[in-house]
Amino acid sequence: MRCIAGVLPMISSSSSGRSVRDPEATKQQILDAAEAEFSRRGLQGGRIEAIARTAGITTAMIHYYFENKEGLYRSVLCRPAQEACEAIAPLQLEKLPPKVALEKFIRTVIAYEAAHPQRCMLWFQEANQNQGEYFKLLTGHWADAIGPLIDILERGMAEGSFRALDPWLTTVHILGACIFYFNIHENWKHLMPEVDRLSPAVVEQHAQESVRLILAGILNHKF
Amino acid sequence: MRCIAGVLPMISSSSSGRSVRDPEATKQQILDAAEAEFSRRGLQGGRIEAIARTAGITTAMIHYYFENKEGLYRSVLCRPAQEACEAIAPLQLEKLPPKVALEKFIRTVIAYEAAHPQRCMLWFQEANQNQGEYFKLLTGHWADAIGPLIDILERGMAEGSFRALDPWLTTVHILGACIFYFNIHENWKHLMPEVDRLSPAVVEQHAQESVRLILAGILNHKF
DNA sequence: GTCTATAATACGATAGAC
DNA sequence: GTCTATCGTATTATAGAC
Repeated sequence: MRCIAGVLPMISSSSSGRSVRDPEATKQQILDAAEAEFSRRGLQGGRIEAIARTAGITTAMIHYYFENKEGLYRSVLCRPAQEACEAIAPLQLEKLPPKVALEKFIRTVIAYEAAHPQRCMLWFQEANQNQGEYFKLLTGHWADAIGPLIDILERGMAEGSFRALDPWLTTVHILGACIFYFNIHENWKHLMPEVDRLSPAVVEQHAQESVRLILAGILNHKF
Repeated sequence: MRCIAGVLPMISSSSSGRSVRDPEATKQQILDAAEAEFSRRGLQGGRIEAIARTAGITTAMIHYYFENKEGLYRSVLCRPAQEACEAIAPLQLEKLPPKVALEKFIRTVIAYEAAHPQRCMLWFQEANQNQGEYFKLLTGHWADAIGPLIDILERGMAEGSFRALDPWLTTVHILGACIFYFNIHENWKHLMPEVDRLSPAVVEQHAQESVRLILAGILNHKF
């Protein structure tokens, strides 16, 4: 008998009177809590005790499943990298015209960020605290996630629908335009308290304006 | 007799044989070290001991000058907010044609980021760790720094040289395209180890491509 | 103004009961 | 598999000498 994820993990006590849990569910709960904590505070700043409290278990369990703080961190980083690949790959962007593929990529990135608004901070924490030492182990996944965008830009230039541009720099500019919005959200809500920048309607506005800006900035107007 | 900032702060011992220092210089050294530390690790993750070591003084001095960790953090946040204003205001962007002013703004932002590559992390740390609780105290400064860009976009639309766009969203998109480059640097160096993304030549490439993308994305092509 | 020494606490990790 | 209790260390902060 397994717990359903999302409900309280306690199972009624066994005949011995001791409460028991589903190990796989516990592991996932720890990972979820750790992702939030490490996103907020990074590897050094993250508190094992805080993760345990959020996950509803004790610090001893974390050491039982992940050996130590660093092992847990490594496991936390792995999941989003895989999910990013899994979000991009099934789109089969290589089979679409560059312009269509680009818009689809942009909307997928923004939807991913909207679904995990603070997950990107994981990578900024990693970059700034550890100079990407743990990120380094995942370069393969990220190359897979970003490669399709490079490919789109090169195909667009080749067929003449995109103007001449540097694919790598343009990739960074596109991602920046899409993602920065979510990074600054918690600060900017104090600049413009009346707008809920994470509401679906406002995120959709962000997506539309992003697509418009990037397409206008990249399309070859002589074409 | 004062120390010159940047050289070793020790002054030859006085007649009593006790080494002395310039209090103002000490304070600045603490602020510099603290900015680096808090940028890397945020308020909670930052270590007073690490700041003291970098500044070349003891932890006792930090408490002497800034009362406690939180007081030091508050002082650290204040300086970049002021400097951002001081970088933008003298450009007198309101007196330039929108297109010229926009390019100047973009290049100023990128130059500022290149000069302080990890300073932007201060704000991300603040956003994610503290939900902008300390940022809130500085909204005035940031409104002053960003206001000119909003103004440029609105003037451009009014005179018809810019297409119809949302000034606030476009501001975020522009900043994202300019700044994201520096945020991901430490991770992406592992994706493309052969390129030194902080070298002046590559930063200039980034600036050129940014200007090109943003201007092309914003200009009214019917104009 | 700056240091050394230390008190007080917070945190990561482990042992051992159940 | 999960908990309670605890050890050892790292960290913030302070007291007091110079």
